[in-house]
Amino acid sequence: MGRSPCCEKAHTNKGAWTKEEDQLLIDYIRIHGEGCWRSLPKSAGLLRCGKSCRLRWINYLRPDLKRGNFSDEEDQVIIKLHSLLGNKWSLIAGRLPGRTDNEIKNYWNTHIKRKLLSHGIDPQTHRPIKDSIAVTDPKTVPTTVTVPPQNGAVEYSLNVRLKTENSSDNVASTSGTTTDEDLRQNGDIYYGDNSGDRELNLDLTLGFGSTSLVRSGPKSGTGSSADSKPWRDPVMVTRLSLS
DNA sequence: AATCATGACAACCGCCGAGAC
DNA sequence: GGTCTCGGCGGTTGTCATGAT
Repeated sequence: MGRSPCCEKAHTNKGAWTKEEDQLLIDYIRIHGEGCWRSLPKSAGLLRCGKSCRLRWINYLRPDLKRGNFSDEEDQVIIKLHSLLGNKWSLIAGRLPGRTDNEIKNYWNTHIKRKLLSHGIDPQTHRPIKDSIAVTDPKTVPTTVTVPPQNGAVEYSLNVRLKTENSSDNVASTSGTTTDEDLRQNGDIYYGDNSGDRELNLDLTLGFGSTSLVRSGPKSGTGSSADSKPWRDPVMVTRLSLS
């Protein structure tokens, strides 16, 4: 069978921690060290859930925490890592000594998001807002893009289904840390230069009024087989490079 | 001075993977 | 092999501080 429950919720405090509770937790961990959060509250004389104790210690009481405002350098690191890792706050925190995932997450939501938006950058895609397509589902995203007439061509609309294959899940190593090699292999997005050239794998359906054409091919590789196929109904392009 | 809106951030909730049983 | 908890994570909510009206 499994283990017993971590705590009796009916007999635990919730909400803000008091100074006395903080001191009890600090004193206990100083003597006994971290670990076994389940039994810690009782041993330390705290009426708290083990999870709550862990969170309080990790995020606010640890002696190695760096409190105070984020520096510009830290800002840049967070933005850069977020462009690569997405909302993997623990991984981002792992590369910012003294900062916690919760702290970075809050900072992102209250400061950096707004900062990027004010610069016309989509905080989710890290691309200029005019080029961004809102992504609600990381795997399949139905959306519609209208393309204005160019060079006398007939105006048409694109019904686009995006399937992102290179998700952030395979970015981190299994140890839970991200190495410089990881960063190199998975590509960086930089602001202000062209080194962030990135390719997205897409299923692209083009609709021409009530009819549509199709072109299909493998999802990976060079797409050469797709290039050799004629357009037919409906249009399917399997690899599209955005820059 | 009172009220409301907004920002900042601490804390909770629910989910998931790994491991214990 | 199935069930269950633990530890950890990301998303969300609650609460307090501050500024605007």
